[in-house]
Parts: sequence; C-alpha cells; structure tokens
Amino acid sequence: MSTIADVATRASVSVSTVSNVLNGRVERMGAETLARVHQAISALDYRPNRAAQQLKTGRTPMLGLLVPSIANPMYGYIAREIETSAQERHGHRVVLGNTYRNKDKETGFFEDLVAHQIRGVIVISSLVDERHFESAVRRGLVMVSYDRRATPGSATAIDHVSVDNFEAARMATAHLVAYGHRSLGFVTASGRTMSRDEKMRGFFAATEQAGLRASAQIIDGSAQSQFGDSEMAEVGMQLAARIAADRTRPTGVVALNDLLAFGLLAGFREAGLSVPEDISIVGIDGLFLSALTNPPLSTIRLPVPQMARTIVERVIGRMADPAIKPSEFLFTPSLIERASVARPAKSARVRA
Amino acid sequence: MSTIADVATRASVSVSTVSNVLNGRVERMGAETLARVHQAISALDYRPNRAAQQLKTGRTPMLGLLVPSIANPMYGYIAREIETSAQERHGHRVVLGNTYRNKDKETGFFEDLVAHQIRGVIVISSLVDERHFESAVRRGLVMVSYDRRATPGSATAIDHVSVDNFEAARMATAHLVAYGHRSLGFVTASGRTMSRDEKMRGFFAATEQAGLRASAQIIDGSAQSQFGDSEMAEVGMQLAARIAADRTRPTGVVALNDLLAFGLLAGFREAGLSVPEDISIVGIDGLFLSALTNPPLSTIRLPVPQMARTIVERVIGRMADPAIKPSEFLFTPSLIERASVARPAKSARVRA
DNA sequence: CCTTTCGGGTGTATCGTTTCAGTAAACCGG
DNA sequence: CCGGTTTACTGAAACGATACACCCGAAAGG
Repeated sequence: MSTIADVATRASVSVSTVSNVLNGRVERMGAETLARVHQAISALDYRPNRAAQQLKTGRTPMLGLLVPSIANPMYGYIAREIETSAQERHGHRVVLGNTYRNKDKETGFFEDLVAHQIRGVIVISSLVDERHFESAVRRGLVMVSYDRRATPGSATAIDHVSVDNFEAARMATAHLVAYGHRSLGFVTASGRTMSRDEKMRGFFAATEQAGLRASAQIIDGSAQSQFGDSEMAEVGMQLAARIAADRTRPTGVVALNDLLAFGLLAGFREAGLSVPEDISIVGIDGLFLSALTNPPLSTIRLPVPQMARTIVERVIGRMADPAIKPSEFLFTPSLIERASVARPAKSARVRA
Repeated sequence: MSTIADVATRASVSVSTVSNVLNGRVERMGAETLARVHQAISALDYRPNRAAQQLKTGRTPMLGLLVPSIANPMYGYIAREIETSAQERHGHRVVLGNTYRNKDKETGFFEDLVAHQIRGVIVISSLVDERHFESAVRRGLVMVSYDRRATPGSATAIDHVSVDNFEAARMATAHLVAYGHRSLGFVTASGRTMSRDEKMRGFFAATEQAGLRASAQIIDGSAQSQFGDSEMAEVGMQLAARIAADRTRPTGVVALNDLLAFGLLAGFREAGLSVPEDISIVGIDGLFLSALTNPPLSTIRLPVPQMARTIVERVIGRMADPAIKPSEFLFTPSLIERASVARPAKSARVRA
C-alpha cells in the first residue's frame, strides 16, 4: 500500500501539498503542480489510510446502528434504508449491532464505538430505561433514537425520530370502528417499551371516542425472550389461541405490529377461526410481507424511507455542528386497507 | 478521554509498561506494579484508542459484511447470526453494506474496507462474475463467501461456505415425488446466480431419477431489480398467475426460496387455486415466517447458525494465520414437512 | 571479586496523516 | 530598487498506541 509520502515523492512535492489537494485546499495551487499530484495519486492507486486520518482528526466516516435483532424484517427494512442513505448521501459506513434488547449489549456497543472514535450512533427501539444512553452521550456520542419519544421532562441530549405511535394505533382502531366493530382488543407482547405504551394510549383514545372504552381490552402475552423476531410471531400464535377460546372475545383487534399480526393470523386459522369473517385484524408497520398473507393484512404503514433519511441527516448534521440542539421528529403513518378487516358477523354484533 | 500516557503518569510507570499490561505481557512484572497500573486504568476509565492501535499494528477488530439487501429476511437472519458470532465469540464488530447485487457497490465497499484497514470480509450471495472479488483479495482482503461455490477450475483465494444447494432442491423435488406428483416445476427468478444454477441441477437430477424429466419444467420470471426482498415475492405472485393460467401446469412446484414461495402462495390464492389441494409448493430456506403462512409452508431448512459460525471462524482464523488455505464448506439441509404439500388431485393425476 | 544472567522496567522510533507556522520567490506601487 | 504583499509551497510537530532495543541492579557462578 502506498502512502502519502510515496505520492509526494513521485510528484516531487511535499507531503503537505499532497495533503492539501486531498483535502480540497487547492485555491492557490499551481495548475501544473495539481496535475502532477493527481497523476501520482492515480498512478500509485493511492487511498488515504483512514486509521491515520482518524488518529489525527478524531473523525471517521462511520456510524453505529443498534437494532434489537436484524432478523426482524421491520428492523431489517429500517436498517437497509439507513445504511443506504448514510452511504449514498453522506459517504458513511455503518457498524451494525444486535442488542437483543439487552442493556449490557447496548452499553458494550457504545463503549466500542467510543474506542473506535465513531461519534454517531443510531439506536432503534429500546428499553424504557435510557440512563445508559445519557452516559454514552456524556462520553461524546451523538445519538439519535428511533421509535421512542423523549422522556418527558428530562432534558435529553438525544434526537428522537419516530412515527406517531399514538396516531397509528388510533387510526387502526378507528378503522375497525368504522367497519362497525363494537368490541375491540389491542394485542401486544408483554414487556414495556415506549412505543407500546403510546400505541395503547392511542387504542384507548379511539375506543373512548367511539364510546367503546368499557369493552375495550388489552390482550398481552409474555415472550420468554424479548428481542422480537420469531418470538413476536409466536406470541401472536399463543395469544390467538387464547382469544379464540374466549367466548367474549373482541370482534376486531389491532396488533402491536405486523409480525404479531402474522402470528395471530396463523393462530386463528389453527383455532378454526377465519379472518375476517370471525375476527378482524389490523397490523402496524406496513411490512412488504403484510401484502402476502392470507388474507392480506390491513395495516398502518410507517414512512420508513423518510424517517431513515431524517435519522441519518440528524446524526451527521449534529456531528458536524455541535451547536444544533437535539429535537424530536414525529412522522405520520397511513392506513393500508386490505382484506383482514370486514364487518363483524351478525351473531357477534348481537352478542356485543 | 485519557490516553496511555495519562495512565502511565498516574501509575508512575512508563508508557511501555502500561502497553505491556494492556497486551498481556505481564509474566515478569512485579505484582505491585501490575496492581498500580490496573488501578490507574480503572480510575481513569481508560480505553485504548483503536485508531492509534490500528495505525500502529495494521489490525482492527472489525469485519465487513456484504448482503444484497438486509431487508430480505433470509439475509437478515444470516446477518444476525454472523454479527452475534463475530461479536460474542471473537470480539469483532461488523460493518454492514447493502449491495443491491450491484458490482460497483461491491467494489466500493471493498475499497472502503481496505482504506479502513479492515482485512476480513464476508460476502453473501452474489453475482456469477467474481473477478472484482479476486482483485479485492489481491489488495489484501481475507474473504469468505456465502452461498456460492468456488468457480470450478479457478484456484481462488476465497473461502466458500454454503449449503448444498443441489441437495436442497433435490430433496424438495423428491418430497413432491414421494407424494405422488408426476408433473413438476421449479420456479425461479430470472438472473443467474451460482446457487440458482445448482438448485436447477438438483431439481433436474431428482426428476430424472423419478423418470419425470420429460415433463419437468423451469418456470422463471423477470424481476426488474435484482436485489431480492419484496421483488422476490412479487416475482412469485406474477409467476403464480402465469402458472394458474396454464392448463398443463405442474401439480407440484419447488420454489427458489421461501420468499418466492410466499409470493406463489399469495398469487395462487388470488388466482383461485388452493394450496395444497390444487397445487403443492415446497420452499427452500426455512425462514421462521414459513411456519406462519396459510397453509404453513413445507420447506428445506438451512443450518444457518452453524454456517454463520463457520463463516466467522474462517475469516478470523485466516486473518490470524495467512498460511491457512481457503477451502470449501458444504452444509446439508433438511426437510421441514408442513402443509403446503399433499397428494395431487385425481383429475390432475389423470391429466398427467 | 569480577563477570554473567536475569528480572523488571524504560526510551524512543514509528505507523500515515493533518495543520499551522514558516519561507522563498514573484509581484507591485511608489 | 526597495519594502511590503501575495502566491505557492514546505517543515515538522502532533495524534495515541506498539515494540524493539536497551538499561540497571541484584543474584549467581566460578
């Protein structure tokens, strides 16, 4: 591998000069010198050593990206958009880590980032407790968090970009109400995250407004582990069995997310219930897979590409200019109507 | 951030001594000195600057991981296993890149890795042409490739670990044959990759052995883009429509992969065909999602965690010892019987 | 008592950049 | 033709670790 010194020698200039052209400081440089340097660079196929640059400048064009599990299709989707945006629009590479929603893993990742002098990190959907985030920020990380709102009251140094989860659940619930459902459920995994809490509030707000609050219920199931890929679908299957066995079950449910809805779909089928004839379901996320289920899943789509772009712009922007204050970005979801929602059966309507 | 010099000062020793304890060269060190150094390290909460270490040693505990699209659940699954194994078992972080099966993106990623002095890279499922791989290897990368066999004849410097794709397709086909199917199809996306070619060979081998070669057919559809997540499912839907319209259609098909099978499932339903009554499907991959489809998909499971572990061991191992020769690792898949395969209908059997 | 050996450390060049102060030559107005 | 600017570069000190060569005092050997 050739170094900047090799280039300098070959172009018969000083190392400084080569460095100057490398960094675009060419305003007052002789045209011929410039040409010689360029010529030497390409002749030697020279690329600056990032480690050396980084040691000197304290910067490196990399970002950290923390997800609960990259095997979860939703996180995979977001990660793809983030990586692509970071790379194509900002020339940054992405270091990925699975956290399995484990605090120690998160902390360990932050420490490694700091050791590598990677200053920007994107954290996807995590635990309610974010104290270890704050300490990472104090160590110099510029952090943006997806899918959790700022902790109210605490002046945080973290950007938050997320979908309006309250609104997402509200829309999903309202959709069910519009189809004549009077007995509603919100199906969720146990374990609290910010986004789950908000969705529950949205669900209750919608039922309240429809005067259906009394019969509205939260149905939640425990996942042994919490990281949310196949686990999430399994919870859905178990919960479907439980719901099917319940004689006073809701006629329509909104699922915490599409993956849980997939499990519900499978579980209801197994229990002999058909969707949407016996029970309606609406998911949240808008995974491409939701178009493929049987029946196709009605769901709430999140504007993932836009969110990803915002996320990346924020980290990079704040790294470049520390004066920028962290803030909160809320995106509006939209309803995709498909075939998992129908009017409730007459018997059910009577029962309710 | 404190440096090694700060630690040295605080412990009243030289930097060399601190460096020695950092690197485990403590055999002939005074117990008390050692204690003082440790004490200073934790008092200052010191961590070595990776950039400096890297500049000096030329190493960095990172790996590159290239996938066509991390939004594809199969690649997400593999990526999760790889990252976890690299991190937990070898202390390496993973830099992720989406290639969209684009040669320039791949090349660009390799160049960035070289610039960052990251010497190990894992490449998932790529184009048939691997000349740019060889040139990356010449630039010093230690590469292991997943899901493509070594190009026969060319002495390559790349490890190949993959599933026995021939066997996977053969098993899938044989499963259909065992259920009495006499008219078989292999459904694939257009665009050649190594693994696709092998699966086709396996399909033909199985039909041949069953004396069904004459009626066995390849059914392929073009994807506009090639990176394979929602695209792949869309191809499946289109192909399902085409197959449904064909009066001499096969009674059983094996799909290139589970995602394609999902598309097929949705497409057949839309076309009014039911699975497995009207047509049987078997997928390949064994995604957790395949258990959730309606009907649950019979498929060929790949031993992903084992493969991931092997992949990571190979990169890290070969980075540590350049004397290790690259080689090829083939894993055996296994059949998961679920409900998307049944005996063909009588009418179909007559027709065949 | 002098020389080796060895335990326990230390000094410093080096990795490949960046950056800022410095400088030599050219230019320019008076 | 002189002093001051400008232009076009150059020199060298960092950045934070590593590692090789070296060193010093005490014990061992003869």
